[in-house]
Amino acid sequence: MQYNPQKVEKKIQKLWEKEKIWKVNLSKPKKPYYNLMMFPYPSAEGLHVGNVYAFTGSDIHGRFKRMQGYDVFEPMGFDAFGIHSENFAIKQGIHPSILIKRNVNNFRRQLKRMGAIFAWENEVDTTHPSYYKWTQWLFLQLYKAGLAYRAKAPVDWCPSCKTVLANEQVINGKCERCDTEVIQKEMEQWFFGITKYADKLLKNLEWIDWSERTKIAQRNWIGKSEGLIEKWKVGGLNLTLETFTTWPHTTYGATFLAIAPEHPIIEKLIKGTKVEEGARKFIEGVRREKLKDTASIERKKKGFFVGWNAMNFLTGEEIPIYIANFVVMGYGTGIIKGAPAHDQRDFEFAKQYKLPIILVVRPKGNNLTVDKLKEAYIGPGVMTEATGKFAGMSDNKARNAVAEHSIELKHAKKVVQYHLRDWLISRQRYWGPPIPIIYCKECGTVPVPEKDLPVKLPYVKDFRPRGKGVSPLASVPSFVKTKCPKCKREAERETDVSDTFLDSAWYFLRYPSSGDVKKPFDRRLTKKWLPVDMYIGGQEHAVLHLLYSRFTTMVLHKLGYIDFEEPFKKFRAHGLLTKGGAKMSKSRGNVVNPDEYFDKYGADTVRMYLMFLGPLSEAGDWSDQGIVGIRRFLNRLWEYAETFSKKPKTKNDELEQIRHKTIKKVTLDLENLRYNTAIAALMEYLNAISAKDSVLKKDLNTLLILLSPFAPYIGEELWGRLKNQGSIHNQKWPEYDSFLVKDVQSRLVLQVNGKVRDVVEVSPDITESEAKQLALDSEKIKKWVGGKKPKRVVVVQGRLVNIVV
RNA sequence: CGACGAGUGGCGGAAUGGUUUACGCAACGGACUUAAAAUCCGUGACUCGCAAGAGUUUGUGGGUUCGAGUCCCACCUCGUCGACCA
Repeated sequence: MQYNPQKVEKKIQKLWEKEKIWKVNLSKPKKPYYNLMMFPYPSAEGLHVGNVYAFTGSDIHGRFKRMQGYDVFEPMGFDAFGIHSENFAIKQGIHPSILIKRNVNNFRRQLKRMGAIFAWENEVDTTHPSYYKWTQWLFLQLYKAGLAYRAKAPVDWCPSCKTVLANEQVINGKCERCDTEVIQKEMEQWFFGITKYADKLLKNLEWIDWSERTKIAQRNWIGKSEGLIEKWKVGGLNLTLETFTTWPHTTYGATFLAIAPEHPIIEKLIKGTKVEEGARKFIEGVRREKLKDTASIERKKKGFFVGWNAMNFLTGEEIPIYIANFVVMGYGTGIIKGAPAHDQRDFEFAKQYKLPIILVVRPKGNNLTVDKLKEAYIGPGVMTEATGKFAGMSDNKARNAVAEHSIELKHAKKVVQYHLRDWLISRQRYWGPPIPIIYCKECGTVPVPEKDLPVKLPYVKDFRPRGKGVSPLASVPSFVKTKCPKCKREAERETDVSDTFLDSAWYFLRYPSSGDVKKPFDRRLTKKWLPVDMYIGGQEHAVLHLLYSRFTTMVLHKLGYIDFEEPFKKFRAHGLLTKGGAKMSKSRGNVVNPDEYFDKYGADTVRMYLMFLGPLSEAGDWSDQGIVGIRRFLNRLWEYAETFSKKPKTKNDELEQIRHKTIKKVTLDLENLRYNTAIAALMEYLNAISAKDSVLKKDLNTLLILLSPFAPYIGEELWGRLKNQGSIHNQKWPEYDSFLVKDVQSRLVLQVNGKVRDVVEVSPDITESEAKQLALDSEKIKKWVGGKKPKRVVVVQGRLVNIVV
């Protein structure tokens, strides 16, 4: 019979389902191993090869661990709330609740086809009330802990779609859907105080076992910098402006202050003054310009003098206060001191407005002066005569010394600044879990009592965003009108829903307890299974999802619900699968649907092909080019196994060694997620087996076992055809004999002056002097040495001799 | 502009500081076939040479080393992410 993947896969799937082969005893595991992968968002297009790539990489790991004797829990679920689904639903004119059900079913079908060991009994769907009840519960815990608060914040607004957009929906300052320029609006929003955990989030990175580049990305995102808040008195007003700096010593050269156009303090400076109108015009102009080209940093530096001066507390000079287009509201205090000689932006600004430039640091042994300055000097050096008693000190020392001085003057304090901002979780949208808050005229903001959860998302026929900056839920009176839980009087519900990232920030806690209706997660089960042993996922979630998950875990730990601080013991980022060298995306039209390839080649081939492209951490480029190579390999294996019973069976020492070497290679490669080279080793092993006239059944069985994590269907089928008992997936992972793995013969490379001149076969245990002698005796070497006396002979045990003449 | 990653045959990629190109794809030659597909066997960078052989070659240029694809410095190109972060 010929290898027919469709038939084999169908048959084996039935077998697995009937025998419930992947079932783990969640309450009584012997060696629990939680193997997690990032659950997909079930798009209407269906499973993406990128998903298949990631899940295969993770599933191979799970299967490998399972065969090593672990009780592997490998759950799967659907991250189905969110703006993506909602937008698609709007486009299609189908209600998201219907659409999502359909998509989920399609995804489940495709995922089953992939042949992974998913624990479907523990499937999770974030849009189901039994799930989001606990997402709301989580919100309440954060609220109680003082970590959820409401504040005014600028949001992106699309005037054409009349809706608030998520940050991810704003592409180059334009609406993702209609290409209209977005504008900023100030609105009341709910935030989570993630910045309170900035330090812990940073510190724990030191010990968690994660891909280095993911840790670097988080470190950069958290962006800790230590510096100084400096205070500047505004002359003529009872007002102090605060700036943040990491270069306190350049304050001697500060010749202006600049405020971000969005800064609320501007009101106090301009209200009722004769520049008020001009200032407002300027701010409006900047806003408009920003919308035009958010991507450009070449934008001309522009400012508006507010009519007030501040005093430089180090020099006593009066310096002007500007509103400036290049100052960012979201970082530091939103106000900066301008030290033009030592910051390129400040330099350009000063030139533009003919402000004084004072040199504070000069390169050592150089007589640099201001008039020679073509651009800001940011290199090291010594303090100049402009810095009073600090003149002559190195800039490095002066940094601290001047800071201390400013602190003594009571004009500064040390602060730690983070790039990380609090997590904005409000969405004025429909498709998400309602935020469980009630507003009462008497009692104010009241959280929904836990016993009243879930706050069900009502069915709204017209679920499109409304355009007044409120969620569609606001137009459902039966939802909005409620009773205050405290005073029982008329009250109104919060109509915003929460960010999708909140759904995924705790799903790993839900999986083991997915059926529990009384609590979000069972303490006993959680203790057994968490934290997650291995999490494999995309680098694109390096900051958002992974950071949020760590944050919620830390909070739950602090509140005493769980006894660990970090959710994922091990995290490995896989690479990005591209097509034609570019990221697959709907807009590029280069998304590959795996169904076609499942049909044509079979799931085993698709799995192996994807893994063969390159190391999991690097991914690769999808093309149909090489996929036949894998299919041919599986065909050859099939054919070989079919005729195997007729072949003579005798032990072969050489093959036995190859077997042990292959076990070693594949085992190590699996441990390091180097699946591409493991597959190469399996191919070499099959080549070696088929070259022999006589092979033991053990040789072939070993190949099947080693192959089975990669190609589970054909592995199972051939295992049965060879009349082996039970499922191949219940076999023990083979071990290698470290004695047998050793080579009897090894190649000794002989070099003269670093160039290879001869290669000889030797025993790997050859001594240094033997190797040296062998090299000197070689005719080829003699020719190159030419009778000269070697200056030096380098010997690498059993590998190489290099003669230097 | 910045952070991170990557540049090795025609292509995807192998390679504890020690024979560059494992494994696979494509190509070419052959076998089988009426023929094709499939399958099997074989060939494999460049330059010089009839050959034996010699030389060159891991984006570019330097450096460290007996020896560099691998380590260090500078530059170029591509990819991902972030945008004036004081």
